[in-house]
Amino acid sequence: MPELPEVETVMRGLAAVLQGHRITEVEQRRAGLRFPFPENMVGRVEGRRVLSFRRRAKYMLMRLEGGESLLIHLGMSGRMVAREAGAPVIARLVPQGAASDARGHNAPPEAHEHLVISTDHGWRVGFVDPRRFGSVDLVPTEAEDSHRLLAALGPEPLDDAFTDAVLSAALVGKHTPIKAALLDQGVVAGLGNIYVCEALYRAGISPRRLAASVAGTRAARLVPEIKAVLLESIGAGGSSLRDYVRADGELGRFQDRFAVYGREGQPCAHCGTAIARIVQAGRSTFFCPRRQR
DNA sequence: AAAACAGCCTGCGTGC
DNA sequence: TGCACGCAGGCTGTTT
Repeated sequence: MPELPEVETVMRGLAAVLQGHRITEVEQRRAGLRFPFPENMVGRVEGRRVLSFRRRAKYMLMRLEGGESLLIHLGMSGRMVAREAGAPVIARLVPQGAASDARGHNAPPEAHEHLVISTDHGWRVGFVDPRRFGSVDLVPTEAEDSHRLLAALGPEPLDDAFTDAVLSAALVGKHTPIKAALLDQGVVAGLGNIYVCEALYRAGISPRRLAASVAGTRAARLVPEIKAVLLESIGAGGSSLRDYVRADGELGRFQDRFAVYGREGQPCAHCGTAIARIVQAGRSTFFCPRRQR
């Protein structure tokens, strides 16, 4: 799920469950995901109270007592599964051998649950990530933005500081399609394949157009549409926040409102032209060839 | 220097 | 039913 609106939704759900509570136990079920987990993560997190949360691009930062923040990225397939102790365990078969970790715990109720945090108010939050493209690290809270994964990120699209002038400046001289430029987290941070497609559709800009040619008047059309689609999606995810604590991890309803993403061959809502699918930089792009120029 | 690409992983849907 | 294949919402090196 994880583009900016999904990460924002997950983070709000995590805050609702964890903020103000103490982490009593961390179960680490493998050595790492995309990168190795930080050294002595269990010892550095256990016993700490959760102070606050912050999102930067598609990263979540969980501020802990003691001056460190847990930095979490959901990758392509990451989910957070929260449940109260005593809540019914979802029956699910897991391979033998995945059944226990070094500290003698029982089989995970979820496959691919690599990390489980338990709290002093009886909740358990699991990081489930089948493809293991996610990442977890610890960073000093006062230096969060200096972390190597955050240092090169561009502006937050929902900040007032993200203006058409700022976007234009980032696009000037870029000889790559606008689709690829918007996926570049150094240009603007937090957009992924879906919201880039949706924002370009709303702004009537062809995904094939050279990024440099979007600087100026087209950027002035694009920036409000980026903000609008993200806010609408956060709103749709937020409306199902309570679902977040369900073990099925279901989130959000915005997928019902995609105008182009995943709609190849279906009519454009505005002109009836069939939505096209092309591949750019190895990723699917969906757009209306008539409306987007 | 910027832009394109391979690679990391598993799961799901499709077509044979 | 089984199998091969293509595809998936991301990002980081490495190569061009």
